[in-house]
Amino acid sequence: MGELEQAVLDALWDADGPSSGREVHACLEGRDLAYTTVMTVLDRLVAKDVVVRERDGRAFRYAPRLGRAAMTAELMREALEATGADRDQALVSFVGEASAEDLAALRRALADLT
Amino acid sequence: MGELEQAVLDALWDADGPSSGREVHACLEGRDLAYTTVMTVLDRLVAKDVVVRERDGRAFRYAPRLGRAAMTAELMREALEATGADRDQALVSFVGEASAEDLAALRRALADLT
DNA sequence: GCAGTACTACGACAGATCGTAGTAGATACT
DNA sequence: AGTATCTACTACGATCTGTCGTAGTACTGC
Repeated sequence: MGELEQAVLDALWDADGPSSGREVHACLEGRDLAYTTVMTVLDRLVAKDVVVRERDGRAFRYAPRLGRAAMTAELMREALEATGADRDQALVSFVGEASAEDLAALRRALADLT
Repeated sequence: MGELEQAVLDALWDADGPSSGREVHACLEGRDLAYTTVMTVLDRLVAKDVVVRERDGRAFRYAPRLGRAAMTAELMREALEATGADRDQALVSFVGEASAEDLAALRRALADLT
């Protein structure tokens, strides 16, 4: 993920509900980008299946395929598979280096599983 | 990580102890690469601090900075931070989608923590 | 000491991805 | 009809990656 792509994703996450390109562009005021730049980035995110779009009249509305948390979890799972490491060992290493807060969160999450 | 970079890393992981460029090159027989190609990739991995090298006479020996499991765990932590998601939620989502095996491994890992 | 053999250092080039944007064509508002 | 809006397509420079060649430097065997 590039810098801008991340910023666009953030804009989509921060909005409630799917956004038009125009809206995303407005969200990125500070960067002073051309509207078409934002559109290009949105297109690329759609091509990467990170963002989905739906027709709305003649235009499209864009939304992230997953929420922030779900996407993060997906990236973590991808990382878990990427190196071909033994999953058990990798998870041991993961919890071994995790902060106390993360460990607590992990324990809570495991406990809350139905 | 590119494809070749990953392959070189694998070769380093599969070797026991630091390898010379020549050795890595030999490990990648099947790909039929020039020796200098392997060297370039090793250099780039060193530049990215994924691989470390130590002098051995006039040459260098290369080794991954981290083991497979540790590197996987590091990638997972990076993913956990990348999207700026709420860590708790991200971890909930992670365990929520994890396989039964991964959950068991996670529980064991947590239980084994001193 | 010279020829050949490693190794490293540096440069190069093509293909992919990303940041950035312009233009063209369709559509809708006025 | 004219203007704004939106999509689609193209483009260009920067960076990363795959791929190597060359030059220089040092060791090995005669």
